Amino acid sequence: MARKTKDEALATRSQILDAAERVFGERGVARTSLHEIAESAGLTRGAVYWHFKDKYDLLSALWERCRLPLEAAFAEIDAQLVDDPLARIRQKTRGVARSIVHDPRTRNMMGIALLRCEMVDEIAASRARLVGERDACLDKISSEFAAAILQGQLRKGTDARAAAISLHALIDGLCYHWLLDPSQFDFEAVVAAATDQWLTGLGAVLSPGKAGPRRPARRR
Amino acid sequence: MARKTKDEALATRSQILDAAERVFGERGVARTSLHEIAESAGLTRGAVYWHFKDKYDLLSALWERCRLPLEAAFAEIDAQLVDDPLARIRQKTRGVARSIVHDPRTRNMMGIALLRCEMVDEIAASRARLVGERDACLDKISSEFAAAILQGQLRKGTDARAAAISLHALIDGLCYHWLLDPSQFDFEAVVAAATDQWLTGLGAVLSPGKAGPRRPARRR
DNA sequence: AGAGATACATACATGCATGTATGTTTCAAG
DNA sequence: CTTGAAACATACATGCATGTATGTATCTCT
Repeated sequence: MARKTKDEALATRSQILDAAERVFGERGVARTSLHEIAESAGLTRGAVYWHFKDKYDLLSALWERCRLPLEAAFAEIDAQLVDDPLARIRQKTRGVARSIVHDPRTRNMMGIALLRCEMVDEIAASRARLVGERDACLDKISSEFAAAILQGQLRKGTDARAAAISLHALIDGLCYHWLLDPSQFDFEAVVAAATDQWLTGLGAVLSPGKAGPRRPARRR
Repeated sequence: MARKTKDEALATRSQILDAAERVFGERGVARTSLHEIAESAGLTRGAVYWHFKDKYDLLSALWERCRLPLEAAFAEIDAQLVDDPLARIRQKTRGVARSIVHDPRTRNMMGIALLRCEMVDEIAASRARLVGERDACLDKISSEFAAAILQGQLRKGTDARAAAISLHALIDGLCYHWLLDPSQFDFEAVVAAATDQWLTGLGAVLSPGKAGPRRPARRR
């Protein structure tokens, strides 16, 4: 075997990432060797070591690959619902649930992050990134809540940060349990109901059937 | 070294479990070898293999060791609040939070189960037990909710199972995030507030400062 | 068109984790 | 008091995962 064109090289890189996502999801991060990943990709360890420093570098790349579309979707929601923080919150939790249920890549990565990966020093890079994301996400939700309170969408005196932490935990917890056993409940439905339930408890008045102004249908 | 008395043997077994809890919590389950555990316990792998079949048997024993006191605490709450399902729910989430914050063993085990352990086939025994626990726990919470609805403590028409799933996820999610970074928030306070917030959203009317009839002070 | 760099595959050396087999005391039962 | 077994420690064999070094054929640039 020998040198490929740049496009082909990018394709093999993708193959490696796909294979890693598969095998990590099936056997867990720690228990999978680079040999298994290479084999599952139809390559050898040489290819893996060429494209990635080691297993944890691969993991970081995997995380990056699934982070971008999620952030784009969030940005789109931000842009479309500038003046309605409550609707933004509702749309975002629904959007995450939708992605997890319908996009295998997002679902697999969530499964890996929550269930197939030990949060220890070796994962430090990925872990720091994850914790960083989480903090950023939390700040974002907190500010949504703060804005909603300011606009009178939620009860005055509500602790925005505590409300944000709890809502975030609620969604993550539902995700964790659903990934453990997807047959137990309808993830999208429960996430939507729980979100609205939580917001209602904070004094929100929601139109029952809808989650704020309808966003345009998006093709998948 | 040679044969010890039965009590001494039980003591070394405990030493091994303590060491395993330590090292698993520090380095993750997959990355720790039985050699490290034995060394941390001041023993050799021979001792570990004498008392346990392998690493996953050890993990199961660890889980068992921390499950019992929690279940006892739950049973006590059940006994003391027979006629007040809503108070039982509030006491139990508070009790779990209290144990996690103040009892190192419970906290370490939660950390291992949620953050330091890959949920894969090799952990099948422990994992099945964990999932089983979770289902049993969920059924328990569901029936508490159902009872609360029957007694008029919650809004009629509430979906008991969905409410239970979400509350469970909420607490687990808070636990997950708090263990990831305990400096972020006051776990006990947020759990208590979030629980009450959730129940309020379901139509509960709670006396603000207290969580049902006072349980007797318990020594630690 | 030649040369160097690219994109891998192959080969090699090393180390560690596991499981088992065997040794060695000491306890405990008869 | 003897004997078998308990409660470990030690020794051994095996396999796998890792990282690197090297080979090699092809692309790409000039």
